[in-house]
Amino acid sequence: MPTSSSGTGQRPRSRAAAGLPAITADRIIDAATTLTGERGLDNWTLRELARAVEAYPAVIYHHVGDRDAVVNAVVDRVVGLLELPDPDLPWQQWFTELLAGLRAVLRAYPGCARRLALFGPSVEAATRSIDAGVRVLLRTGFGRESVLAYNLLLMTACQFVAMEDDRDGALALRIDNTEEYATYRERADLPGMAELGSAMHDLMGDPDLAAGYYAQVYDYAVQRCLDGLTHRLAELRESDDPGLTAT
Amino acid sequence: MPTSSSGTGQRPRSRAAAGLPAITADRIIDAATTLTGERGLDNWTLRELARAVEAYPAVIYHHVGDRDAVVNAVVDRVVGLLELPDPDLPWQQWFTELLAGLRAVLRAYPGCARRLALFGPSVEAATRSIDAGVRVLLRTGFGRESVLAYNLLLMTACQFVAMEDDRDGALALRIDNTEEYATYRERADLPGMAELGSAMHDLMGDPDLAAGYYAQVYDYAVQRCLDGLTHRLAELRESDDPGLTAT
DNA sequence: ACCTGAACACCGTTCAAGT
DNA sequence: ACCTGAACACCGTTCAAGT
Repeated sequence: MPTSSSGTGQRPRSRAAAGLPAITADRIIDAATTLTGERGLDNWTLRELARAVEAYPAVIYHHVGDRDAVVNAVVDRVVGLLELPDPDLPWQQWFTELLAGLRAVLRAYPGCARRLALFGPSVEAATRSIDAGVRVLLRTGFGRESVLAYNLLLMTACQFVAMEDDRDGALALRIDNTEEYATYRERADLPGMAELGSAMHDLMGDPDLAAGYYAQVYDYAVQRCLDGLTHRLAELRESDDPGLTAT
Repeated sequence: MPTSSSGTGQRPRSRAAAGLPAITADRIIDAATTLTGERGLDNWTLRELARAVEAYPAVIYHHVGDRDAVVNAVVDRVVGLLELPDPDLPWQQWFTELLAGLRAVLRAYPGCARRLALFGPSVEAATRSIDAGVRVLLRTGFGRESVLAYNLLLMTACQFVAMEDDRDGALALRIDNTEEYATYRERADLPGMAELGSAMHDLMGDPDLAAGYYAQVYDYAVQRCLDGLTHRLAELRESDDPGLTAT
């Protein structure tokens, strides 16, 4: 039994009316979104969600569906939080702002980034941002490659946020390779590994550096993608042959 | 009981010697790798793995460890299959070849790409390719950014392979949004979505195009990253200030 | 229509006991 | 040291029965 609020139970009508608010799909998704914000998308069970809304697991099925349906609803809700930049911005700046906002939103709901990177959002939730983003690229001159370029930017962004999310999870579990990598920093026989080891060592020594590290990695990735697309745009304009065929 | 081969049972010594080969960590990881190749890293259970080597689940724990330990061993083995290009190749070509090989290897063992994108390989398994890759970038002139650039390339590659893997899984489950997106292709009010819809529609109409689609998306992503890094390299050479600080 | 309460068929993991 | 066999504490999901 879901822990009842132990009311006096004078109500003769339906059980749920005994002081408990009505259970709706919306309320369930609210609770699931809250749980996701607190522990991440993969770190709550349907049974815990049911407990959170003071209901039985079967009630979740009745109102929303199986776990996957709940998760999809949560991801859609999170995607809905994303704000779109001013459409009149230059395209690089438009995407820089979009992706900065995306990181902020996704980081607040761990696990959503991974889900988005792998499956994408539902068509309905995605429409707003896809339309805006592809429109910016079309207007810029990416032609038939606009969709490809949009996907590259969004997926790269989601991927790097997913890495951050999982990194937090790994840190919580005390599985952190940083120290092990750092031991390689004097290995003259492996100069590549030594470079990595030295970077990891710097990171370990400076908490401020470590705090901003992932933001920097994210910005680096986004910036390199934008640079690569800028280069491609010049190629497209030169050849005057927009489209996928001329890769 | 693991389905015994129902031998005559004349052997007096240990149970395992009744016609069954000795169980070793190596044999377990072999079996796990085979299962992964057949169904993907997330689509077998420890109990199935135990059955595959005709042993009890506890035997897996005894020789290898928990499920995570087995999975890590499988991923390490898959990473070991990767061949490194000739170190004298120009850097872009070196990475183009590396990442083409990476896609081939990872696609043969679904689920490994995602794991790699999120956690990276174990330090030991990674050493070979990290050292070679970072060395190429150092020699090219990326200086302190070599590690960042290496990670960008490898993570982008893994991410796109992971998307392919999961796409296959989703197709098996008949959750495919392509058709839904295609319905937007005449929506003049949503020109961005219409562009996407039209791309999806083309894909649905031409099986050959669809077959090569993900390879193309992968190559596009890799190429844009390389272009972006080439651009960055020029900036670094101009400023003559190698390092992370000048982002 | 909505909720209850129990059940089903799994899962990863642990452990005392055997040899 | 290695294996057995059973158990534990979960999980998502289903379903007949209640109101």
